[in-house]
Amino acid sequence: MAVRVRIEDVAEVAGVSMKTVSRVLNREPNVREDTRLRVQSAVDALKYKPHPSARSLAGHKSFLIALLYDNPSANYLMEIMAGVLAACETEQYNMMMCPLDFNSPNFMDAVESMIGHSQPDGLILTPPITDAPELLTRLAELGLAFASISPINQGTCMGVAMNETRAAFDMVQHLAGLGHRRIAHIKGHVAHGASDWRLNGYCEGLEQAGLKFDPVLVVDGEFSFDSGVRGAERLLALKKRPTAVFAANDDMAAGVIRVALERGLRVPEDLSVSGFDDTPMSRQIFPALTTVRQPSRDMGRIAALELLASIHKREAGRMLRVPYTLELRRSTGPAPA
Amino acid sequence: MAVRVRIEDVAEVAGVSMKTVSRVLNREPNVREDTRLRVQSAVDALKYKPHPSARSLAGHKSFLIALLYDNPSANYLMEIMAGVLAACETEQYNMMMCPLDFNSPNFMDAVESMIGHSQPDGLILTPPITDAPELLTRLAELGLAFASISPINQGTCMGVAMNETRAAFDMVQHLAGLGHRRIAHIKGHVAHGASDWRLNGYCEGLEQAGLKFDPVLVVDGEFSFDSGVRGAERLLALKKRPTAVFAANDDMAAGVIRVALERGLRVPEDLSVSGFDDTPMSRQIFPALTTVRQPSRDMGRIAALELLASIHKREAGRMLRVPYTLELRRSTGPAPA
DNA sequence: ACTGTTGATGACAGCGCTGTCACGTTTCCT
DNA sequence: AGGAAACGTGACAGCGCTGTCATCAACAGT
Repeated sequence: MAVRVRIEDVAEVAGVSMKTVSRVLNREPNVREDTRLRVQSAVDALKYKPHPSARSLAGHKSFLIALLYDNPSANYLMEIMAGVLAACETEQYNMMMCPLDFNSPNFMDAVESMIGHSQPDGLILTPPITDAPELLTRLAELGLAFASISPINQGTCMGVAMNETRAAFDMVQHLAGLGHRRIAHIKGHVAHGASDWRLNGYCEGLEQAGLKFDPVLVVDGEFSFDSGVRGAERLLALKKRPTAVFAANDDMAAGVIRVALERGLRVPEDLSVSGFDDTPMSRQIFPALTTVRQPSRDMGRIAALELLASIHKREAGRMLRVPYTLELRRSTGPAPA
Repeated sequence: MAVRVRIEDVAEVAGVSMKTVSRVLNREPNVREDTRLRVQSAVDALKYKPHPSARSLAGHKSFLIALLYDNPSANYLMEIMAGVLAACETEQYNMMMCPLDFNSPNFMDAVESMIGHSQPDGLILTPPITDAPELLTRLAELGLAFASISPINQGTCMGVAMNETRAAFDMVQHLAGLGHRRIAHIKGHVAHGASDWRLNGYCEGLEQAGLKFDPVLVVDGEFSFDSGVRGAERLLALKKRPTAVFAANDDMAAGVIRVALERGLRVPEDLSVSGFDDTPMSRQIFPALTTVRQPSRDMGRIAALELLASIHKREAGRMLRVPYTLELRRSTGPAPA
């Protein structure tokens, strides 16, 4: 392995002190333009890369942000992660993945331990970890910056979110527009704020369409395929069956389609089904699923950029909004006569 | 934020020198048992965590391994990642994710840049990055350790693999055992060794069953759902249709099922379909897919453990084997009469 | 012209740890 | 018993950077 180029070598080539090179590298002020250029070309010529550990040690920063998650959806997570990674790349930061068990009694210990070991400069929180009061309190105590993705309480923190209520509202409008009068809903996991938003959007959508809320048509779910299957079994066993089911996510919607097909119902002729999230699977099942596309990758990137900006400027960041889109596919159609 | 506990503080409490604490922490030899215990209890009492950057800087190690990938399958990657992460946790290492574009002309530059910036102590390679000769050569030059997951050339490197040929063979046996005589295959992406292994297993399986290889029944694919759709369209348009399709992965198998259902064929009554990988989706589509389960998480963990062991011992690691299992589900059944 | 302020730069300590080497003590061998 | 080897421990330098402070030049205001 070739000997490492150090900042001293760059300084010598550029004819300045180490400290000036350091200033250029860290975009600090008070460097003359020609000096900056001279240093920059020395850096390029030597292909110099600062040693991350030395930077961290001397600068009291880890150049690390941690992505905390407890989410079974690989696709969602990979998208968020890709976005965070993209942001880190431009900002010369590193990202570490932190799988956690949100319901474990050792949840806080696990977080503390990870923070103690890795010393991240900031955290990205994903649902449902966004909504652990104990964690938020502790982070405030530690003075550790964090950005939340789709947190329940969007008033008080930095991060990114989508208007999920509005998206669910639009979805119900879509179904009502196709003539459906008995539109069911399978709720998401209780620990997730998204479940409430989507349920609220469902209710508001019904109201807007002049349909009255029927508690029989709303069943519990927990975002898993199996819970979608169970929900569908209850809904399709009703004497007055719904003609459309809006599931709070795609996995559950897939469960509904499965049950419908098993019972000999045609989708969408006999039953329309829609989901939420636009997972890759939603395009692969038959029929392809009508769903709400959430720009997860952008959300990851935006949350990370905002977090990093707030770390640099040492001030609170904003809560940003991203748009959704309805993906109308084959699983929804006109209500049966 | 509380003031950091340093190794010096631990040394003072334990009544030894910093260096002895360091020895205990790094499990170095030549420390008396009672000294070790005394130090350990001081560490526990103070909740001391070594500063990672200081360790790296002084010890000329980064305590970092990088997971390189260019793989569209989120599930596969998350499983591998979870395994690697688990291994890292026990060994006090960190992992960084490195998405790469294997086909980009800048592939090597991207790798070099990442290595330069992050200085990992080792790499985990996933297909198809396992098989880039230029990369392997360069890593040898750099003396950088790496473990490969399912590489084509398993003779010369450390890592982990499964007998995919044998698994494909078994799958074809399963289909032949159900009475199928016209068994088709949709190949995987040409850049992946797995495609060849699975094709070979298919051929061997046919031979074992006394069926002769028919080139018409083997079509190209590239592991994507869409390529499965295209393959199925070709196969199902044949005058003498196959009664079973063994796709080289689950996504393509899902594509086959989609096309079959669209054409009014029943699965498995009219067409049996099987895949490979056991993605979560394989259980969620209708009918649930017969497939080969690959213990990806274990593979990630084993590869990482072997890599870390080889880094510590400074010697070459082994190529390890993991077992597969056939998951027989509803998408395969007796051949039509 | 004289002081005060800002800008541009460098000297140097020190971040928290490990590698190296030196030293005293114990154990082993003949 | 005497020397060699192994063991257990500590002192201290230094890993490659950045923070702090000192320094000097340039320029503004009186």
